[in-house]
Amino acid sequence: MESRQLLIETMSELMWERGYADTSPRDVRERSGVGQGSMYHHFPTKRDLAVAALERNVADLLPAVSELDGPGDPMARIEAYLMRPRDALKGCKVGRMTQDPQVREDPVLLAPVARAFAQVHLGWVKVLRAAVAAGELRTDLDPERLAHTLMAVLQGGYVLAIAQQDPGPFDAARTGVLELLRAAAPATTDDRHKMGE
Amino acid sequence: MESRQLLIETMSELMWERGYADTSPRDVRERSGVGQGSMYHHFPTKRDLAVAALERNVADLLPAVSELDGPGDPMARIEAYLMRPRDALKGCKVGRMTQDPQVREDPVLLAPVARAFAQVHLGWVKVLRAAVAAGELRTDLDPERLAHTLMAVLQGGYVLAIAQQDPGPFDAARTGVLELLRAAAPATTDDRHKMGE
DNA sequence: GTCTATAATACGATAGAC
DNA sequence: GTCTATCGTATTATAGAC
Repeated sequence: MESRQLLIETMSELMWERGYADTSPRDVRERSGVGQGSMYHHFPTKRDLAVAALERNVADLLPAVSELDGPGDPMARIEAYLMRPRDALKGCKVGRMTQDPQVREDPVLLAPVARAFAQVHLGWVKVLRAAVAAGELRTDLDPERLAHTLMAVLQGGYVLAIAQQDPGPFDAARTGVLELLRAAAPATTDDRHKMGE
Repeated sequence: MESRQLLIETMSELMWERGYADTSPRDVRERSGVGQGSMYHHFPTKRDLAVAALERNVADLLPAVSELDGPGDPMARIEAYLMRPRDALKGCKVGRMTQDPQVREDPVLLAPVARAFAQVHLGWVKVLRAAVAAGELRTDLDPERLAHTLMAVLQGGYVLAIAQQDPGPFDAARTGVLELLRAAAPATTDDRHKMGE
């Protein structure tokens, strides 16, 4: 691979593992094997390299999101996205950046994160609207709000898992919200029947 | 105030604002006004000071949690804790630590975070069980799991808010999950009546 | 307990040859 | 494009006087 691409890949990995502030140009050099001169030739500053790496990490996230808006039963798509295998202890490569003061305070670094989250939100809104339309969710639930809730469950699940060094809380959190969604299905004739009416 | 206490307070603030890795002993000295000699007299290393500051931040969180298990209607307690005023753009002083590699990789620093989250979880489990017992939540919902879900909504809400530099997503996420909880109430005679039966 | 001085190392970058 | 050498600053302390 060319140095430039290798640098971006390496920085992407390191930013996922350690964030931005705690990743030094030296770390990138050592892991990638690319020399000092090369590195500063392609990326004049650490920040420039970080921007490229961040765009890359954001791009990684989007294919999965597009499946939210794919074919099939809305509730099934919701479950598939929510329960997709994820490394709970590594966290979200994009969401992680919000906790890095040097990212949070730099509009240029924060922008890709904001854009990515806006796209994910849009994906959720679409599938939630479809679920309401399909009679799988009560019509008095607000898809816009619920979309934020579901994103938060995943992002927060990572925090809980890392705190306990155990993926359990992550899985519990997402399973729990799925149960809640199912419990919030509109009452059907069948349901009322089961209740003995 | 004495130097020792002043150092802890200052470190607590800085760890909330900037995390651990990105807070230097120098930052603490400058904000607190405590001199170099004093500082290293009371806390031989940055890590020692961080442990003290972390314990302090954890302690800050607990009074609110105890209200979860207080008197009154369970669902009302749930709403009160969930909707309690919070600075969404600052994030959680405890949850934040999970994203700092230097904290995450240090069992001593991570331990108070894990303990705090375990306590919060316990508080949630109690009130959720009470809600089920009071007929405010369906009996087929698992309080243990739901507790993780609700914690995740708050922790993840901060992530969303910081990403967008807007408290909106935080409020949407928590309002959304509250709606969901309400929608997951057991069907009552009154409900069935409203449905025209 | 607090002060000032000092130090080893890492960070983030620049210079200039090839 | 890549290499080695160098630079100024910040970090995280330590030393030793008061």
